[in-house]
Amino acid sequence: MSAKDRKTALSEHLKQAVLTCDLAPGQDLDEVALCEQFQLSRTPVREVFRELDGEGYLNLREGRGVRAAELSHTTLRDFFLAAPMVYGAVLRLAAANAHSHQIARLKVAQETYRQTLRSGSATERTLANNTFHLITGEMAANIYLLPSFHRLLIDHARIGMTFYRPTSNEMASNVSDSADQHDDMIAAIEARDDQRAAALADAHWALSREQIERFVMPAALDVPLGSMSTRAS
Amino acid sequence: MSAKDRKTALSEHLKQAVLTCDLAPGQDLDEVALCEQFQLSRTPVREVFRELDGEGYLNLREGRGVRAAELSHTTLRDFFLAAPMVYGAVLRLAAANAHSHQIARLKVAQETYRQTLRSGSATERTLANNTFHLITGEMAANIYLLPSFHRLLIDHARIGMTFYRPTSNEMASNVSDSADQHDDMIAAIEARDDQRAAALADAHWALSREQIERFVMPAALDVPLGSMSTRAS
DNA sequence: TAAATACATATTGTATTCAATTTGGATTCG
DNA sequence: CGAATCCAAATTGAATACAATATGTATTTA
Repeated sequence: MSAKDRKTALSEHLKQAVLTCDLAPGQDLDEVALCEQFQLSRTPVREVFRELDGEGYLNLREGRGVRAAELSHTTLRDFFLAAPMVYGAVLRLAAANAHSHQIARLKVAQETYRQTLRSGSATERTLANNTFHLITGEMAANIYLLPSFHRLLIDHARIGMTFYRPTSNEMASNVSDSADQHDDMIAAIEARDDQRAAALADAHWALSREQIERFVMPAALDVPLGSMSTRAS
Repeated sequence: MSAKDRKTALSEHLKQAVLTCDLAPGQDLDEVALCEQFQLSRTPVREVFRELDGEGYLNLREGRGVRAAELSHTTLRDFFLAAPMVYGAVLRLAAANAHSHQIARLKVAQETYRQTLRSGSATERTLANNTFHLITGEMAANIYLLPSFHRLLIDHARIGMTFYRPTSNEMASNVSDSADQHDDMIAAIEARDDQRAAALADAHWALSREQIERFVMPAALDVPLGSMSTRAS
């Protein structure tokens, strides 16, 4: 295994670890440990750090090492503001530009995703969903949109890992709905129907949002104390 | 001067060189020359390269050194598609979130910009305009939007340097219009009028676009050959 | 006992050295 | 004469060695 391969392996490992919150937001990385683990000297390891910092996976702090990118309340708000717009634009462009071989790959990704719904862990589900959306980004192929889109996907995955817990049946059915929406997206893209693709992006987004909101603001417990409510009007 | 300072100096130098097309799109950089010029070893120089690659200023090519980021016909099209949307969103958020000290800085930047209109070179004008818009990006302060916004600004500057030539009076008046629009933006931001800010973003963009279109598709020469036209319907 | 300072250790940043690719040119073969 | 191949020089990538900075702990002092 060449040095170049070990380097890309490290890069992939770190990306995945961040996406799945295996590296929690803000968690410190151990440079020398990764050197040993991936059989690399510090130089290439630090190069990978800088790359992933640029892509939004890691935060490089002057003289204080590297962390998994932070995920604060503020960023959560930013996320809700930017996601629908960027996501809509990406799907619209995807429908306009997709090549047939990309559509084929998207279908495979969707198959994999459905598989993880039946038998996969939360981690596998998150990664499969991420792969699906990455392909729609490739289809859109707009170098000015992709940087933001990719950052959104990183935190979409992490927010999902944080807030989604398959405790209720309600949630399980939500996830199944989202898979159906993926199918609709494929159909819209294949039909070059960019209007419909954009609408589906909104719908898909609304579902994710709803899922997260339900976790952040759960229904009030049925306590016998009168006017207790956790839900703002 | 410490090594850290020399490193940031290199970074700033390269950014500016790319923005002003002092480094033309696709132009190769000489690693060792920059090492000597900025009194740094290759390691920190290469780290800067990776950072600027992540930010869209440079392109790092596996085993083939570094270039100023490419600017192809394809990217130009991508640019026209993405810019109005992202730009509109940024100004809308800027109007919603701007702090007073940021507004003060924006006014200073605008002063400087007007100064360059009177007495500056194309390079100075481009950099001053860039600074103005960078501050609006700071005001928007949305980490998911900024990566794309910054990439757009890079190529906005470079497209301007490429296609704008102050040969005609028409163009000169266009530039003056754009400065007036800056003033309107400041007013809208100060009034927290995000609707108007977004509208101004569109208008500002339309002006830039018009300027570029006029250069790419000039009015047909008045040749005596009948139905000759350079303009598509 | 609490705070502050100084020192030791660990971690990060930079320089230098060594290895592996790539590139350009010359030579040979079709 | 053109194309392909092989070799040398130059450039890029990785590893090691060295320097600077930051962190944590212990000791001292108020």
